Amino acid sequence: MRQATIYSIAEALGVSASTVSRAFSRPDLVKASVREEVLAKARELGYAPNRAARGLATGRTGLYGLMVPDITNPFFPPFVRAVQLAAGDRDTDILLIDSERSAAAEEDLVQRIRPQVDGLIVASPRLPSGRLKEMLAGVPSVVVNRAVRGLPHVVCDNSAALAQAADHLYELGHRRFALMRGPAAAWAATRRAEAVRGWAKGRPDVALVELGPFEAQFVDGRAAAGEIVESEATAVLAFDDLMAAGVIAGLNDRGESVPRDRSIVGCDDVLLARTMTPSLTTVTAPLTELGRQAVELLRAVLSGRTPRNVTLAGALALRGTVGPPH
Amino acid sequence: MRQATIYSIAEALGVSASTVSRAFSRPDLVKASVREEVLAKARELGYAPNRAARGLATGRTGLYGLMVPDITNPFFPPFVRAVQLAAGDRDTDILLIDSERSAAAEEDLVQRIRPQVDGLIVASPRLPSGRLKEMLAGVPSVVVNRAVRGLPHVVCDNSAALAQAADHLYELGHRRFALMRGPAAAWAATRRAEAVRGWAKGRPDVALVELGPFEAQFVDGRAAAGEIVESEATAVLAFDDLMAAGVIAGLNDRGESVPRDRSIVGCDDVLLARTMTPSLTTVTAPLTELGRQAVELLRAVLSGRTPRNVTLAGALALRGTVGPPH
DNA sequence: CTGAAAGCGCTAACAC
DNA sequence: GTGTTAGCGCTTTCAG
Repeated sequence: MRQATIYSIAEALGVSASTVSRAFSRPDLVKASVREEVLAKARELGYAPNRAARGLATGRTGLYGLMVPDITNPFFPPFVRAVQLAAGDRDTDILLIDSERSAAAEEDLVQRIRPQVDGLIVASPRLPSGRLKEMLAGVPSVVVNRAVRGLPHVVCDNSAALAQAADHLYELGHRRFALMRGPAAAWAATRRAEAVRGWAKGRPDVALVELGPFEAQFVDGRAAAGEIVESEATAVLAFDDLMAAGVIAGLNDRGESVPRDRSIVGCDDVLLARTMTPSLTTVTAPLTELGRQAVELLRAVLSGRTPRNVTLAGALALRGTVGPPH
Repeated sequence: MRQATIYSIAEALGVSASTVSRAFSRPDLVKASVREEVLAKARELGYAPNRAARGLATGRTGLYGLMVPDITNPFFPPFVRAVQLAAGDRDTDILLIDSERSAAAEEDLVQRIRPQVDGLIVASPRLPSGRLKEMLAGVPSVVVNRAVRGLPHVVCDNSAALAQAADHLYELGHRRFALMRGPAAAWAATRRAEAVRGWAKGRPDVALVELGPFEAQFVDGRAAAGEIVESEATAVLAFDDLMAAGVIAGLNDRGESVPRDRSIVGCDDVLLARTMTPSLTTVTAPLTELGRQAVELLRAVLSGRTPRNVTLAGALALRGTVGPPH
């Protein structure tokens, strides 16, 4: 005996399939008593509507595609969770696509899942924005953590918090800063670098050494420790927490200790920033809110409302990896 | 102008829709020259098959449901990625469900997505196995990291590696051990506890203090540091890496340093175990292989082959958080 | 090798 | 309020 359908319910109850259908999708159109019966029988038979069929008939699938470059990057899980939570409120499920950090794959992927989803939430830090726009042309979609003109987006602006972090270090007495840049093609990396540069520009007594660009992985940070030491910077602003953790490990390899010998600031406030000892001073990204807003924005796009881009601000989280210069 | 369908292609080419359909699903049944034309036109029009429609016709949706209790737990992202990679090889996408650690939600969720997926891969550490079995009755599914009789499963057996870890500590001179147990309802927690108990039983000169059960979160580990100190154990076997990281933080709060004052071993080898300084001695779970095997097993279930349960062994990763007793 | 036609489960006019 | 009908995009007999 197979999955129940509206027909099996209709038959069992001696009503028409439409009535059963309506009992679910437009309950107000069905007499209360009948509706009750239908719902009861549905439960009894373990019926759940077939979204695929519904999708065919209505043109909406009840699925959002969520594309991330690397679910393994601790930045994304909280975001994914927030998206799925927000979508779930409206009875929508999430098709997760990990694009494996390959730009080429992304374009195929979008093409492939296009017909199965109502819309797309896309985190694609590296794809050139021209290609991103082509790829998403005609697809209801929202871009995350990257401002692309002409594409609805939700981004996190860390500039102010980053400047605050730098101020804090400055007040502690630091004058020589290293900026560890993230991937050259990444929008957020550019933004963050600009924020730090902008901050330094106003202060003639500050020296800013730029390092990188780096692939923003732990190993890259670790490998870069040598450059940090050579730079003689006493304070380091890393592109993200992963890099920051790497730098700390690398410095430790060389016998240094953080924050005793050098101060480190990360960015994003991912889980590992909070679980390391000492915990990492960093800029928190409101990932949960980011996810919610992304869903909200996609909903706006889908319903034809004019989407309003969203900018959320990061906040400085003072923790254990900064101190006065050695 | 909307999504291309087999009809738009058929019309453009003056062939029938069946031919177009076959060009994709049974290419061998179509004359090569025609097939080429169809494929070319499809590319030109940006055609991608509508899985929902195909699913309606064939009964298979090309979607696996993947249910995890908490995507935010660093154990899962690498697993999710492996699953999606393995599934993608066979042109199958992943419907991700984060059950939010609520058992009640899980049962509804399964019911709800049942019609949209070909099968389910389920990580549900806490649901009583009776209910798990009911929930999954009649649903092609694979259970992860939990052995349930009568349900196909892939698990990771850390017993040997845990014993090895204990041996290693023993050889370093430790005689008083603390075992921090994981959630009472979690299968893996029971298994791991048994492994450690079994190891200790053979050694009369070893004292084993059991702590917990704990919710396996960072904060729980941190809060438990007091108990650790009271226990006077010099070596700690934590349920998982998150707890281990918490313990280290908690000990640090009390002025202790790891591994100088106490040795800590985690379990799972999640990202944060590798990125902390010093890096965490732990038992690595072959998450990637686990994901692949889960997909493989589900495929077996779906094709009616008799599924062979899979057990993968963890391996001890000696790193920076163990040393001789103080 | 190709076309016609029926049907997957559901919804949405349109009657009654 | 409820039933009838057509059709969403695709696959799959069955003919030819």
